[in-house]
Amino acid sequence: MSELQQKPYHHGDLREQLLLAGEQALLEMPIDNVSLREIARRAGVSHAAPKHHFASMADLLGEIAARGFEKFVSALGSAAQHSKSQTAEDRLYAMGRAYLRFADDNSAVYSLMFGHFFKMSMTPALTKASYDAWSQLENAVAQVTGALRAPVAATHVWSSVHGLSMLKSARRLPPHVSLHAVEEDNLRMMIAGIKEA
Amino acid sequence: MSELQQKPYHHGDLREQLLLAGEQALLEMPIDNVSLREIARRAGVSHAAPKHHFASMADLLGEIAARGFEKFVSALGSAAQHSKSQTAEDRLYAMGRAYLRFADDNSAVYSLMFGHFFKMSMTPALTKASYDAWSQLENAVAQVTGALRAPVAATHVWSSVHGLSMLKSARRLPPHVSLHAVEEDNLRMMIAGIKEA
DNA sequence: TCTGTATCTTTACGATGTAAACATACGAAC
DNA sequence: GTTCGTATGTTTACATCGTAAAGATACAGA
Repeated sequence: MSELQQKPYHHGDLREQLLLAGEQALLEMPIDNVSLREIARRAGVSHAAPKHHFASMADLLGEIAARGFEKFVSALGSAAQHSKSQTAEDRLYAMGRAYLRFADDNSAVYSLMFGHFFKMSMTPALTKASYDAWSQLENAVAQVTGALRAPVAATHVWSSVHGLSMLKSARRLPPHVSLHAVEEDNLRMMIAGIKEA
Repeated sequence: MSELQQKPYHHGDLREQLLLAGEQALLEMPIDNVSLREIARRAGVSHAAPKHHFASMADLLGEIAARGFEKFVSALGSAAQHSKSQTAEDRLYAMGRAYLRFADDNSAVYSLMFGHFFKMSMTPALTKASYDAWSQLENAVAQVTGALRAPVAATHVWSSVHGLSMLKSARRLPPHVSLHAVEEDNLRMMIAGIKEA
C-alpha cells in the first residue's frame, strides 16, 4: 500500500479523525450541540462507528479534554519561557496571560476541561494531563512564594484566573472598562495576594 | 372551594410546583440528569404540561437560576449583616464564606447559575437577579477599596471566590491541606490583593 | 488461499425536547 | 343556572440522541 499515510484498515485511523472532528466541532458550536452523531458525521462514518474506538461519548470527550490539557500545558510553558524579563514573577504574569488567551481561543474545550465534569470520563490520559497542568502551575508559583506556601497559593492563582476567564466568557465583566486593563489589574491583584505573608 | 390553598385550576399553581420540583431535582442529581420530563414526573403531571407555563426547558431553568440568585443575594446579605466586627473588610470576609457555603449547599443550582449558560434563557427575572448579585458585591467591595476601584476589584473578588468553589466541587484542591484553611487563606489573599494600590 | 477478527454499517430501543391534536374544567357572560 | 370561551392538562407524534446488537466488509496472518 503506497499511500501517503498508512491506512491500517478501512478508512484510516478513525480514532484520530474522531478526535480531530470533535475538537473542530467544539470550535464551531457550543458544547451542548456537540453530539456523538455529529462528530461521526463530520468524520464521514456511521454514528455507531466510534464505538470501536471509544466505549462511550464520555470517553471520547475525556480524550479531547486530555489533549486540551496537553495543549494548555504547552501554551503556558512556552509563554513562561519566552517571558521577557526572566523573573519568577514575570513568568507567572506571562502564564496568566497565556491562560486567558487559551480560554478565549478554545472556549468550548476549555469549558469541557474545567466545567462539564459529568459529561466526560476520567481516562488515564486525562488524569495525567490535568495533573501535569497542576504541577506546572505549582512549580511556577513556588518560585514566587517559596515551596512551603505554593500548594495553597497555587489554588488562589488558579481560582482567580479561572474565575476571570469564566466571567469573560459569560460577559459578566463591567462593560465600560477595557478588557485588557481588567485582565492586567486582576493578574496584578492576584500576584499581590500570593506575595502576602 | 374550601381547600387550604386556592387551587386556581385543575392541579393548583403548577408553575410553582414545577420550579420546586426542578430545584429539588437539582439537589438530588447532577444537572445533566435533570430533564424536563423528570421534573414533570416529580410534579405528577404529564411531560407536556410544563409547556403551558414555560415555553421551553431553557426558560424553566432560567427561572430556577433566577431564584437561585435571589437566595444567593439573600444569603450573602444576611451573612454581611451578622458579621461580628462590622468593618467593611470583615463583611467582605463573611460574604466570601457565605458564597462558598452557598456553592456547597446548592451545587447543581450554582453550576447552573455560573456554568451551563447555554442551557437556560436569560429571562427578565434572571437578568435582574444576577444584576442584583453583582451590585451587592460591588457595593461591599467599594467599602474596602473605594468606589473608584470597586468595579475592577469586584471582578477579582468574584473571580477568585468562584474559582475556588469550582476547584472545590471538582475536587482539584491539594488533598493534604485542611479545606477550611485553604478557604481562609484564599479569602485572605483575595482581600490583600484588592487592597493593593 | 483460507480463516479469524477488527472495523464499519444497519437496525433497533429507550429517552429526550418540542409540537399538535384532543380532553377537561374553570370563570365569566348571559 | 346555563352556556361558552379559554386556560390547563393529556395523549400522540416526531426528530434527535447515546447505546447495543446483528450483519457486512476487508485486512492480517497462517
